[in-house]
Amino acid sequence: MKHPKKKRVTLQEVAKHAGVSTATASLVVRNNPRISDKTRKTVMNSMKELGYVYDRVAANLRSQSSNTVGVIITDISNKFISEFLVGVHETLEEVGYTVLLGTSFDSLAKQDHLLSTMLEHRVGGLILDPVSGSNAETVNRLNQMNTPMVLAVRELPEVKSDYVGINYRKGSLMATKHLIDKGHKRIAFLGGVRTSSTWIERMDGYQYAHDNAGLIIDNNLVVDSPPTREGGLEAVLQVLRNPDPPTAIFCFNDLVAFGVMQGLRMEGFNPGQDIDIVGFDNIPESDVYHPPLTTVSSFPRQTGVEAAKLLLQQLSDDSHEQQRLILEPELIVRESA
Amino acid sequence: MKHPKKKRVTLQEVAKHAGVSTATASLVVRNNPRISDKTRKTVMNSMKELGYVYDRVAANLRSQSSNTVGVIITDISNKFISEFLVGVHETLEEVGYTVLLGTSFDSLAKQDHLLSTMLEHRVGGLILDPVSGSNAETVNRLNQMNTPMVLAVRELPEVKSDYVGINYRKGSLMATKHLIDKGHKRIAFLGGVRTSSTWIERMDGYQYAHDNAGLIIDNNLVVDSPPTREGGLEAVLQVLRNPDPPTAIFCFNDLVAFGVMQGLRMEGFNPGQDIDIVGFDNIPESDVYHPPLTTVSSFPRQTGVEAAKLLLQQLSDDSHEQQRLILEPELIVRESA
DNA sequence: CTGAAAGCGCTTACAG
DNA sequence: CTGAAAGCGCTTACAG
Repeated sequence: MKHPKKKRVTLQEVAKHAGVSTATASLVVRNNPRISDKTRKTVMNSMKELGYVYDRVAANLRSQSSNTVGVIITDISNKFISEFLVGVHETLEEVGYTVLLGTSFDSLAKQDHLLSTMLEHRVGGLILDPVSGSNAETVNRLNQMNTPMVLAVRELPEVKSDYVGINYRKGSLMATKHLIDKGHKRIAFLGGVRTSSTWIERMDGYQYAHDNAGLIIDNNLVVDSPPTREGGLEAVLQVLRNPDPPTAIFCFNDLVAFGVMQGLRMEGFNPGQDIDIVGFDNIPESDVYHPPLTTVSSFPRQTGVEAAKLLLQQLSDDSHEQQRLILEPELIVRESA
Repeated sequence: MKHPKKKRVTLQEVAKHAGVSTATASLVVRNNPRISDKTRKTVMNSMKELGYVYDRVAANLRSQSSNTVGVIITDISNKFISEFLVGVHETLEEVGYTVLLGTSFDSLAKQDHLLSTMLEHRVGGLILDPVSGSNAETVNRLNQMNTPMVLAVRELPEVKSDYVGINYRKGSLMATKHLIDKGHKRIAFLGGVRTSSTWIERMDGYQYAHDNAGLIIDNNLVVDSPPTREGGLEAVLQVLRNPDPPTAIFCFNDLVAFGVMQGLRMEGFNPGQDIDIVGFDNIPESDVYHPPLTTVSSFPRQTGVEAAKLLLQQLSDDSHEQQRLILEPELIVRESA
């Protein structure tokens, strides 16, 4: 874990080489205007000549500041999350922050460990996409350290914090209503983890759309599963064993929808013709899938941008009021429903 | 960019609270065995009571060591890269390293800037997925700082460094040969940036397969494009305008293949029936696409794992010899060819 | 506009 | 097994 290096050139050496004091050299590296142009040039030359590299770690230690931000996510390979990260990165790097990234692989223990590590690394703030089982205690350590935090993607009950997420309920409502408007009365809801806030909110919208139309949900048509293609495949096979199968399917996300379509084909159905399908997320593949998937667009990149912006606000403003930002989704109608 | 915090509890305060010297407290946090169990417990209790958080930054500064690793990638939203990152992360976090992640968004200027930032942050080592235009100079600064580095995914000519990548040439050879064996004589090669090492190597394999079979390449059938779905779409539309169109298509990667299939459908062809398609990468979607895509599997996650391992080797072994690790791809035959 | 000295929170020899 | 003092590479008042 340790790795001593060849000695770095220090600011002191630069100062000596340039014939000024260390304090002056320090002011030069930080572009302080009260240094004369002449001195500045001399020092800059010495820096170049000696191959000086600024030691941000030492500087941050002394000035008790930080220009790193910790970001903890559950799974990079999830397309929603990786797009989210793009948004976070472009916003944070733009203003000179460096990102410490940790992946919890959906393990609470790993998440706890990463939180500790980030605090030990003196991050200026933190963006957290929490694992499902996260509780208030997990997160309170941050408040104790007085480290600004933004929660993203998944909301945590009982945790007071800035939050950026999608209006899953509304998205789910739109998707379900679209299917009802097409005349469907038996609409399955497949995939997703029943205990997660993201599932519960979708269930809410699905329920509400039914209520509005005076329709009753057949609980046999609601099957949870991991939010993956494999999960969707299993869920649809289970629901098809039903004596009275659904005529349309609302899927937890697009990956689940792909699995569902695969399962339908295996069972001899023609997705989009025999059975209508709606997904959620609008991942790039949904557009080129066969048939193109009707889905709810959920703006992962913008979610990342907003999360980063909220954090930057906290970082620059101590009297920052707690904010909750919910991005509105959009229904993208294609051929699958 | 700065954000002064509420004062942290220091090791000194812990030591005073526990009635020992700072040195002793320091040995306790680092689990040094030469501290008696009794003292250790007292100190641990004080730490808990005061809410002490270890300051790794100060520790690293003093001991001239580092437990961070910089990772610079071109684009997180690329599936190959995000899977690669998963491999890097799981390997590095396992042994206690923290990842500083930077995204160059394929810009040389941004990459240069990120390199500087990482060095300023005293990273122990670096994994770099270089942007196309990177030159030796870009990278030599690292050598000057004596910072261990591993190049990944794209190789850089004239740069001496550990490298982990895929045998693109072999993969391309297998894909092309598969099409030739199926009786095709006019095989297009679509997509990818002509100047990138990854394109050149694929071209090489494509060429070699033709040579072996005594076939001649029609240069009108070789169309480059961005390595995206949109790129594939445009490339296939262009190649179809050919008076003598291809009977099979080898695509730069799976995304390109998806765009190609979309274009074929637009033009009234039935991909996998009228025209055979082979992709490259074996992204998860290739399996569930319709028709399922014949493609070359390129093990992005393992590439990440190996890159991290090589870096760890360098970090723990000064006399480390330069290594070049090329992962062998695999042809996955599905229904599209 | 510039310099000498103290200090950020740790670790590292060196004593005992 | 434990302690007092110096130092990692910077920045920060304070003088001048």
